[in-house]
Amino acid sequence: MPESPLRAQRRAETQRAIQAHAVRLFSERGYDATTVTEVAEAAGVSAMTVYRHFPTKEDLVLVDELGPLVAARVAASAGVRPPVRRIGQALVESATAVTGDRFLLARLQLMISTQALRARHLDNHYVLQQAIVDALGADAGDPFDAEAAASACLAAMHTALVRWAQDDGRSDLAGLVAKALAAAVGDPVRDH
Amino acid sequence: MPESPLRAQRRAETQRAIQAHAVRLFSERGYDATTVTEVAEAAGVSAMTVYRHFPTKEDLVLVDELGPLVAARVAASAGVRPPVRRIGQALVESATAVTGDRFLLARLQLMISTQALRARHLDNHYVLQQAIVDALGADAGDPFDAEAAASACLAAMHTALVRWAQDDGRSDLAGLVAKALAAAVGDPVRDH
DNA sequence: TCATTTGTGTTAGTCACTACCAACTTGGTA
DNA sequence: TACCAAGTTGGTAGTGACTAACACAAATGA
Repeated sequence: MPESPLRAQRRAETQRAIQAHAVRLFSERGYDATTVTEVAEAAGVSAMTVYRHFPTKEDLVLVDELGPLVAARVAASAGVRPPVRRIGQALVESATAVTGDRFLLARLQLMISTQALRARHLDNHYVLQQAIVDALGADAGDPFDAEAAASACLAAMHTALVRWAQDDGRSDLAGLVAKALAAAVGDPVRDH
Repeated sequence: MPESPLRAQRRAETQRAIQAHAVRLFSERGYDATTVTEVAEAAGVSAMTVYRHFPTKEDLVLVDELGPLVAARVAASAGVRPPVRRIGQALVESATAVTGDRFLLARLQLMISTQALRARHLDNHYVLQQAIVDALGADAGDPFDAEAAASACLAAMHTALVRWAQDDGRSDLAGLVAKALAAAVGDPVRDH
């Protein structure tokens, strides 16, 4: 599958256009008050095309770019001792990487204010949790303990994300994540 | 509003009948493969009646009896020192209270295996989280820290619930919750 | 007994989403 | 250049969750 470049580019363009119009309309009129047909019209395509690029309406907002970052950083931190600290450091570092992303902020604000999006977003933590457990490797002890640690760290990070979105992205995201983790699982940013 | 007893009783009966048939059918055929109309027919009512008693199909499974228990126990534990320990103790105690509830177990297994239910269930943690923060009271320090601690503890408990449901309720739920909390936020069952 | 409230059923409608089929465009090939 | 295969799109019809509006029956309170 050599993936001819012209087709891939066109596909990526329409995909981005659809998502951009969707997030804009959702932010303006509200998620529930905006139909997929309206998004399609704004993007200049048919409703069918929207569903071909995004399996559900929720997926127009829910693209997780943070997940792969976190998993990669966890895998790279094999030296650090307690799993919660490995995960915590990875989360703080990943938070730093996305600071300043206005599009992510807009989508995050939608996710927090809309029930359907909020629910699916939290469910995505499930996938990320498993990715983190896998990234921890075999030497992280009991898988159950690793799952519990990962889910707790993700929940704490989510609290920070909510606060950041409420502050309209003005506060320091990495600092918030570190503070939330400190309150939940103890001080994880203290370097070994 | 004196709530005439005969009407209240009939209402509670139909409500319970609808939910029982719903959970049974969902467990047998799968949540997505069962329509609300089928649930209504099994319960001997019309589809409209189902929607009058349960706002959405998901609510046929998602009734949170654990939430009020946890919030009450947190409020009653004003003496304990760190918030995470207050919350952790409340969660372990509440877990003990629901051990042996087969209906809860069946619903939990549905929640875990079905994406829509899983997502909504996790979103309900949001409400419970706020209830816990309120129950902690004003002396619990920074509200943000309390939110982070509560969400992390709930996430750890959820990991225990998942494991318990996978074990078909055979394992010790309170023990699992305590173990998950220990792995995530440190040992919370150690008595002060 | 009578008026009010409440529970229920019916119908028609919106919207997310799917299956199926037809048309067009692109990419490589004879 | 002509042509075939594959990918992209649009239209139509359908399912299912959910809502609104109207009518009917039963139960409550006077």
